[in-house]
Amino acid sequence: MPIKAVRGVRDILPAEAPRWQRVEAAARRVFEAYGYREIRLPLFERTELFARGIGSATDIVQKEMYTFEDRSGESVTLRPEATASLLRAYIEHGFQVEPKPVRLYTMGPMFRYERPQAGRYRQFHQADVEALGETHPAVDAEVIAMLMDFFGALGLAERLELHVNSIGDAATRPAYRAKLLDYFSPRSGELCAECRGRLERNPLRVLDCKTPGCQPVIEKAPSILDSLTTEAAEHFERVRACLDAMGIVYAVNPRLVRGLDYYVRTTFEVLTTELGAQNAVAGGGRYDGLIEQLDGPPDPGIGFAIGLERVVLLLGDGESTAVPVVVLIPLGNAALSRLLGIARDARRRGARVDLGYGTRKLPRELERANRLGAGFAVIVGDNELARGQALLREMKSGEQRAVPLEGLADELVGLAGRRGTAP
RNA sequence: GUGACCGUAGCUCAAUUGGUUAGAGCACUGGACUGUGGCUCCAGGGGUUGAGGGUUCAAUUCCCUUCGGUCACCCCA
Repeated sequence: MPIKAVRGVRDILPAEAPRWQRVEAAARRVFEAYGYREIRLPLFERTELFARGIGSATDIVQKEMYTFEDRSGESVTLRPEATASLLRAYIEHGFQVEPKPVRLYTMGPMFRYERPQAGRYRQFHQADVEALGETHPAVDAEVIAMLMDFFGALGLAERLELHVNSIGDAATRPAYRAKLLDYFSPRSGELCAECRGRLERNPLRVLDCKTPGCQPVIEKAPSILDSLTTEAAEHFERVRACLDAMGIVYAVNPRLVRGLDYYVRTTFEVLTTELGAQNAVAGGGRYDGLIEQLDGPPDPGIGFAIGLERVVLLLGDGESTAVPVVVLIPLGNAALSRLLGIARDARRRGARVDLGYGTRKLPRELERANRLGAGFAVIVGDNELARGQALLREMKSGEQRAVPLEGLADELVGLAGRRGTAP
C-alpha cells in the first residue's frame, strides 16, 4: 500500500496555492505598513516553554501537544501556537533594548493533536503578530485596526464580526469565576447537561453555550465588565475610544472569554458564521506579565493570531492559477535545440514560457498548449527553420503570423504582460 | 477523548433480495486526421472494492476489528 499523509494533515495543492500566496502577501503588506518586522521561529521548542507560556491548565497543554523526546532525551514539542516561541526569542535576543513597542510578526505551521474537523487540522497555519513593551490603549486599538485592515485587504471585512472584551487584570478572572459559580450553582437545574459539566470544568464556558434553553439564565449572569478594576475599566474605555476614532465597527461581547491562561485586559476575536462550528478566524489579546513569567523583562504585550486555513476557506475558489503564457512547440530536434536557447533567454527576462520537446505530433502539442491554458503557441519546424522564422499562434482566435527567430525572445517577453486564457 | 455518517479506477459515481470476468463518464496514451488545438468516433492502459479477520457454496454487498474521510461535541485559529 502506498503511504498516505498522516491523519489531520493535508497537502495544499497547486489549485489552492495561489489563494495562500494572496493571503500571505496581504498579511505581509498590511503588517509591514504598520511597522511590523518579520521574525522566523523554529517549529519546535523545549516542552517547558509551552507549559509555562500557555498555561499548564489549558486544553492545549493538557491534551493537544505533539510532544516527544529527541535523541538526547530532551522533551521537545511541536509549537501549538507562536506567541510563546516569539516571546522566547524576544527575551533570548534582548529585544527589550529596542524602541517600544517592538513590533514583530511571523507566519507558519502550528501543531495540535485534535480530531480533524471542518477548518481544523493537526497541522494548521497562523499569521501571528505581537506588539511588545507598551501598555498604551492606543496600541491595543492599533493592533485591532491592523487586523481588520488585513481582512479588508482581502475583501472579507463585511463577512466578519469583530468582538472585543476586557477580562480585567490578573486577579479579575479568578474573582469573576467565583462570582459566576455563585450565580450558576443554584440555577444549575435550568441549564443543559453540557453546561452543568462546564460549570465544573470551566464556568466561563457556560457563557458561550448556544442552547436556547440556557439563554435566559446566561443573559442575567453577572458581566465580567462589572468586575473590572478601575484601571482595567479605564483602559478598556480608552481602547474603545481609539477604535471609535478610527471608525472601526465592533461589538462589545462580555462573554468573550479566550482559552489561553495568559490573557488580561483587552481580548478580541474575529468571527464568521460561514465555517460551521469553527467560527473564530482570528483571536488575540493583551498578556501583560507573561514575558516576566518566562524569566524575561517586565514588558507587557498584546498580539493576535489569524487562522490561515479559515481565511483561505472564506476566500472560496479563485481562478487565478499560474499558467504559462506561451507554449513553444518544436517539431524535431533541430528546432528543439534552437528553441532551448530562446526559451531560456525569454524566461530569464521574466516571460512565462513552456517548452515542448518535439516528441509528439503537432495536433497533440497544440492540444497540450490548450489544456495548459496558454495564450499563445509558437511552432517551429524544418520549414520555419529554413526561413529563419517561427509561427506565433494566438490560441483563442487561431490566428497566426510569422515572426523572425532572431527577435522571438523579445516577442515572448512582450507577450508576458498578457494573460493566458484559463483552461 | 466521545458520537454519527461514509470509504469501489487519478476524479465523480454505478453494480438487482449476497451470484459468474466489478462497469460508466471525465482524465491519460495512441489512432481515424504526413505540420495546426478546442468537436466527434475507435482502441488501449489503469482496481488487492481502504486494510485485516469472520459468516457463506459464493461478499463491493452481511458481521467484527482497524485505518482514513466528513460532520458535531470538547476546544480553538
